[in-house]
Formats: sequence, C-alpha cells, structure tokens
Amino acid sequence: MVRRSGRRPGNQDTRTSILEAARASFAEKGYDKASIRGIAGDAGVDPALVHHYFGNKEKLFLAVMNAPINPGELIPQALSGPRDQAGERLIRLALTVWDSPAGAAALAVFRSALSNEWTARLLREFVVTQILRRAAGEIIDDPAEAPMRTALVATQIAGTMVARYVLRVEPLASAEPEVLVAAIGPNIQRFLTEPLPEVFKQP
Amino acid sequence: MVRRSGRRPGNQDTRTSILEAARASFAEKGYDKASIRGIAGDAGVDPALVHHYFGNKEKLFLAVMNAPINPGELIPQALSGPRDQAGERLIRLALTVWDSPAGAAALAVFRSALSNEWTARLLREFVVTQILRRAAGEIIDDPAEAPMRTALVATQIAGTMVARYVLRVEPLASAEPEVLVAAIGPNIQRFLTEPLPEVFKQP
DNA sequence: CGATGAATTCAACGGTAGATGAATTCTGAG
DNA sequence: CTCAGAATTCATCTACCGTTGAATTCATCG
Repeated sequence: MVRRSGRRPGNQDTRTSILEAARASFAEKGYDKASIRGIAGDAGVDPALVHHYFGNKEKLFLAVMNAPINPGELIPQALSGPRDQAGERLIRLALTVWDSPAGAAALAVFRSALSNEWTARLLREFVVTQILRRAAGEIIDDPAEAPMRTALVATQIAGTMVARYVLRVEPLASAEPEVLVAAIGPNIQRFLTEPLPEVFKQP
Repeated sequence: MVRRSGRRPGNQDTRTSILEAARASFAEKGYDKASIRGIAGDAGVDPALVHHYFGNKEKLFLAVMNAPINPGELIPQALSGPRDQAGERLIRLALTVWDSPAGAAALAVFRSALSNEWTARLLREFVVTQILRRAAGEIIDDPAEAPMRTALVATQIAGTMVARYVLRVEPLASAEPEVLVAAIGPNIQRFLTEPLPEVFKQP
C-alpha cells in the first residue's frame, strides 16, 4: 500500500470514543431517544464530527452493533451438550452475554427494537437466522413444531430480558444468573421438548 | 371557499373522537412517539383543541387509560378456581383483555412503559397493587417466595405480550388464544407452585 | 334582537432533532 | 517551510414537537 500525503489517520481515539458513547447511549435510551448531539456531548466532540465519521444516525447504530455481536462460536457451544439441559444452556447464554461488556450492544438492539420498526426488523432477522434456525435443527424433533416452539422459547427469554434489563424489576434485576438459570431453564426446556397441547396439532 | 374557522355545527362528540385517536396512536407508537399534532390530525381537529379539552399530553394519556382499565372484577375472577389451573387462568385473562377493545389501552400503557420512565412507573404500580399482590396472597404458599415467584410469572406474561403484540412474532401473533393458554399456562403454573431451585433458598 | 360563552382555529414561541456545507485548525510529507 | 488534506468546529437549515394566548365562529338564552 502506498502512503498518500496528508495527515495520517493517527488520531482515531475520537472515533472509538464516539463509538463507546454511542453504544452506552443506545443501550440506555434506545435508538430514537439517543441523540447524536447527546452522544457527541458525551464524547466531548462536535455533533458534525459524528456525521463526518459515520454518515448518519442509522449507520452509526450499525457500526456500534457490528463489532461485538458475533455469535459464531457461542451459539453452537450452547446447543451442544445433553439435550435435556438445552433450556438451561440457552437462558444461561443469554444472561452471560447480557451481563458481559458486549451486553450493552445487545441491550441497545433489544431496547431499540421495542420502539422502532427498522431496528425490530434487524433484531428479528438476527434472532431467526443466527439463533433459532440452528436451535430448531439441533434440538427440536418435529420440524413442523419448530416455529411454534422457538417462538415460545423467545417469549420466555424476551420476557426475562425485559424484566431484568429494561424494566429492572426486582428481585430479578439483582438476582444471580445461576438462580435464574435454575428457575427459568426448565420452563424453556419444556417449550423445546415436552409435548405441545393437542389443540396445536391442526394445520 | 369554505370557512373552516370557528365553531362548527353539530359535532359535540369531538372530545370522544380525540380520545379514540389518542388511544389508537398511543397503542401503536407509545407515549413519546405519539404526537398531539398527529392525534389531532387523525381526529380531524386542531392540535390546540386537544389542549383545550385535556390540558396537556400527560393528562390526555391518563384520560385515555382511565376508562377501560378497571380490573376490579376480572382479577378476583381469574384467581378463584382450582389452584392448579391458576397459571392457565392468568395467561388467559391477559390474552382476553389484550384481544378485547380495551386491549388498545393496555397495549398503549405497556408499549409506553418500555421506553418512558413515568409510564413505566405507572405500569409497575398498577401491576403490583392490582394484580401481583392479590395473586401472591391467594396462590403462593410461602410469603418469602412471593416476590421471586411473581416476578418470574411476570417475565413469562410480559414476554408473551412483547412477542405477540409489540414485535408481532409469528406464529404467536396469529395463534388462537386457547393454544397459547394451553402451551404457556403450565409454565406459569410452575412458577407459581412448583418448588424453586435450592440455590434460591439462601438469604 | 343582542349578549354570552363554549367550541374551534390561527399564529406564534421556545425547544430539540438530524443533517449539511463552509470555515478553521492541525499534522505530517516533501 | 509549504501545503494538501484530514480532523474538527461553526453557523444554519429544515422539520417536528408541546404549549400558549388571542382571535373567530356559532348555538343558545334572555
């Protein structure tokens, strides 16, 4: 690569500090209520600089989400293992990710999806293609039941995320992850493998 | 040229048409994104008229919610009956309310609570004082376990509402209520009455 | 009829938002 | 040192927002 004349991209500190401020702000307020002006303020920077680096708010959001969300390894790891403990492994994976540093990005996507249409589509596609489709093939026996079973699993996991991280309902918000794994895992397991009610068995 | 200014004959029910437009708009967009200007537009009315009738946006929201949300009869009815079917009755009650005309108001409160602090407080107080506290006394044996059990129940019900009514995930959104009652009820029952994991039994 | 007052609209204020393009500062290559 | 070009800022534009007060119309009462 030929070095062209001019200032080197040496000071990319500000670029990442914008990204950090954006991640925190999106996680705390969701896509709509997080403002570029506020993010720029948190990063100690002029709002126009955000546009200079990221183009617009949508691209900034995507840039924030691109880095940390990479479930290539985690998901298969959560799916392998005793089939009758898959429920526990799924909820444990969710809690582990959300309590980790990358959890801010996950919370940002989730919170945004609850109040914004295009981020909701983003989340749906991500969940469907990256998580549920794999889980369906690995764990659920009858393919015809997979959509309903995975959707039911999604209700329990989404509800846990809403209560613990969005609404911060006690004692859930302060509970140890393993407590929730032990309490919620079996219910997810039931959605995965136990017989569905007969009323569902009609096309 | 039609003069559009000033009092127009006949229409005495503009107040209710504002309320209807507001209920629909709050349910669809939540408190923050629903605008008084948009509501007034849907009602075919000047925005200032909304203020004339309801004072401000907060009071309009409360006026919309005041009428249909009156759980005085429904809740006791859902709690009375065989104890081992309380889970099914709870999720059935939720689905019944949300699928009824009053459901728009419930959805408005819920959706707003997910992205707005003071509506979240409103929902929490309502849920705690009107629903959970009664359920705790009637169904849960050990009072010490009541907070965790009711919170777990809340995760499953809130998750169902999020998936079915907010994110509109299929096949949940189109499922018959009784299918969901049969599928989800037993899991709520488990949160209510089956033993909690030992890991929880330490203060 | 004229007066009253409620129903309704108009125009405007102050605020925040995302976005844009020109102007300025800085830095390193030649 | 010079100077191009990247980094950064400034001043604005447009578009909504909730809210307000004054102005208009009109049904009704005396």
